[in-house]
Amino acid sequence: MSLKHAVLGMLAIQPMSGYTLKKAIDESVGHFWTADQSQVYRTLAGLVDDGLASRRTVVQDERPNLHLHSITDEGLAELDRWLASPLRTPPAREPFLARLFFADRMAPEAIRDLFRNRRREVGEALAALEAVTVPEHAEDTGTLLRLATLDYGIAQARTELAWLDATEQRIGKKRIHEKHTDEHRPEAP
Amino acid sequence: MSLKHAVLGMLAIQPMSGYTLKKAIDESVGHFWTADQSQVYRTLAGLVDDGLASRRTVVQDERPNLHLHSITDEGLAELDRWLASPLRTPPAREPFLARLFFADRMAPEAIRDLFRNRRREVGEALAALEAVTVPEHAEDTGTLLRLATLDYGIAQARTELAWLDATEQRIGKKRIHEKHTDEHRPEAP
DNA sequence: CAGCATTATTGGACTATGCATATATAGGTG
DNA sequence: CACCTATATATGCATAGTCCAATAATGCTG
Repeated sequence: MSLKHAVLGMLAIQPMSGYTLKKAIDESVGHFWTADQSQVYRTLAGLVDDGLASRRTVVQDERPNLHLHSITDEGLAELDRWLASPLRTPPAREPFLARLFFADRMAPEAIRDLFRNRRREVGEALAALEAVTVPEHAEDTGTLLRLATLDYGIAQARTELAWLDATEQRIGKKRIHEKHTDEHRPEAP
Repeated sequence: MSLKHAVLGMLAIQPMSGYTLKKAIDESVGHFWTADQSQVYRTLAGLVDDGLASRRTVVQDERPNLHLHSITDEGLAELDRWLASPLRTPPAREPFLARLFFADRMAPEAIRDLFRNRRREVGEALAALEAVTVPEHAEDTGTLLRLATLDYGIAQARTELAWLDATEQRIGKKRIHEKHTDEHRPEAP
């Protein structure tokens, strides 16, 4: 459960309800960590059970009541323990690369589509990251670090776009060459 | 279960035993997809159950017997179905960024360690990717695509190393500045 | 007023995966 | 001989996470 620690981190910034938390996650850490809505509530419940967060019901007139969660001292301690713990990197899971790896079974147009869709997706992600308005003068370390995670996403997205172009061009060239040398053979299905 | 499809893809290249498959995965798709040994065997069992692969026991004198798995026609059909299916990208999980995002609670030396360790890890991964010997003249599309997945890893690793340097420098500068302006204040614990 | 969107929470089923452990054979090394 | 490594397969347990659906109140819009 690493979402647990991400949630602790968020609650350390300010108390939240499950609903608010879900939105906050989507908007801040969303580009490198996501959480299913049901998972968010489950995690909060777990934190309360473990005494790492406290819950307070806030009665609202205009909307359904909400449970406001605050981090406890124990929670802060656990957060710091996590921050000090060795960071183990789980191996990357890249379904796109997995697909590409076996894509020679696909028709040429399908491969083109694969690239096109990926380019669109990464482009959109990049645009979203670049659209985030950043404070003029970042002062505290926290803000600097959070901006850095944005930069990370932007840099990686740009790298991938460049790689997409280079790769597709290389594959494309290959196919033209193939067409030349294989003109006498029947069209592959 | 996407390992299922990765395994199908591997079996489409050549029949394998669980043991061989595990090693093949580590050596080929390992940099963007990994599989626990137990998971490999479970997945193979599942494929056989579903008729997507067939198993044949090979008796060996010098070593324990092995179960050689081959992909069936149904398996090839499923593989192609998967290749044609829409690719849904699960959101990235980047524990390192998650850590960094909340790292302002950490001591400066701990942040330095975080960067140092990450730099080492990424550097090692990059070295491993660059060490892969590639065929002189890649001819078929399959080889080109597989080399492309290597290039992807290399490009992303290099980008990350550059980002690590830039980011740490920025944080470092900030800290020097802080030291200047905060000289009169007591050392933070 | 019917239907939809937003706010807010919860439960059940399922899956993928990891970790630990067990078993068996054979070869090499101290 | 004890121990380690490589080959080879398998099971049990735990858990993080997703998907789907239900519930409930309110406000907006056609």
